[in-house]
Amino acid sequence: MADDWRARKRVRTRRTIQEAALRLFLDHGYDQTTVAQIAEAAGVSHMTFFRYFPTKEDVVLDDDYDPMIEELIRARPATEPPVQRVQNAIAHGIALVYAADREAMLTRTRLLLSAPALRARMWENQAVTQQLLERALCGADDPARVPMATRVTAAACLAALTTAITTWAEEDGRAELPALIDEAFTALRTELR
Amino acid sequence: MADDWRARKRVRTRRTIQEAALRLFLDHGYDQTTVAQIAEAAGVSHMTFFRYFPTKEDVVLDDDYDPMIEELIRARPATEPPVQRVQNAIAHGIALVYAADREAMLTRTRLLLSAPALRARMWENQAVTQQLLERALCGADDPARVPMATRVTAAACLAALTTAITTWAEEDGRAELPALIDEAFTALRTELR
DNA sequence: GCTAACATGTTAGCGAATAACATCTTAGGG
DNA sequence: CCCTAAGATGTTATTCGCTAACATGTTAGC
Repeated sequence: MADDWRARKRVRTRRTIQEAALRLFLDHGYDQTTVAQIAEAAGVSHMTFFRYFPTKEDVVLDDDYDPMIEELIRARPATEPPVQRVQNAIAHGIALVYAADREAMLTRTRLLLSAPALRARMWENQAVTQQLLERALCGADDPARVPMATRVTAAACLAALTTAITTWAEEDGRAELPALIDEAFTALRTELR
Repeated sequence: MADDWRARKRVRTRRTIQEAALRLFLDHGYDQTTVAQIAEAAGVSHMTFFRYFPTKEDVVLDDDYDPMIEELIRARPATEPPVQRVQNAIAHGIALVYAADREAMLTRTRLLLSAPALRARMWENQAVTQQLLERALCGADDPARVPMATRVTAAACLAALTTAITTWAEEDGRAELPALIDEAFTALRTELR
């Protein structure tokens, strides 16, 4: 019936740790902040920290966009050409959260780009997202034998998306992310001959 | 006149460390090998190791392809469309070393893909290569204001190259890398609408 | 041969991450 | 209602990557 209490407390503790960590990272920098400091600020021991986040990087990298992306792509008609399909899916997804989360996204992205350790892990995560994209595009047929064309398409789409996000954060959000994403994907479809 | 002795010894020590490290990595795995073990196998102290390689990862990641790539791209006529230009440059460069280094490249790539820490750093390095590509493509004008189209093109080309290399290593070199690269770039130019 | 530059080793220490063990709390059956 | 099993947390110790400080030895050029 109810580990409801357990579950809720777990969620709360997790959020407490994450918020303490982000505040410290933003105030003093990622490398300058120690796990012990985060734990203390959150009122837990450093072991509890690692029970909730396997590594220091995960506090920042933890997001659940991947399932959302997969969902959005499958929702688009398979008749659209692949790149267009991915572009539409992402544009649609961004529209859902951008207005509400713009500032948080920008802050988080800037933080992500500020520390080499975080950037490295970010790319590593991208590789996972790419596999997801490949599966979504070729219809989840065989996990191993994805055709080269699909792999390249997925990689290129992700490259476009990342370029847009990076540009957005680098110029401190002066432009609007949806517009940049549109620009990047358009470039992908037109500029590549 | 001559720190020739110094310089030569430095090069030799560096190579000794690197060879010891690679052998240990291949025999026992990257994560299972300790810097202390590498140092001992190379007959130096762990401090000497870090004087030659800033991190454990650098022993594997150390390569000097970047300047070569830049050179090769600039050597191609600027009249070629960007993607074609990059493809030609890389195809040309690969042809120079592939026959001689095939096995070493394959081994190294497999190692690179085997450990998460190495993969992460590999992506991080790619970001540097991408900036280089951007400069080479837009003529090294302004370092900050690279147009979006160029950024996307550079990112997409690198994505294609990486896809080819990854595929090559994943199927244990059964296919030939130059053919895979050609296939990937062709997909980039045709499949993307 | 003497001195300055450089390469190396020794030791100590920090921080991330893991393991072993103890403690305390809540859940749920008897 | 109590008692036990499961789960969450804390304490301590240890490993490993990495840095700093200092000492030592070795080569180069006067």
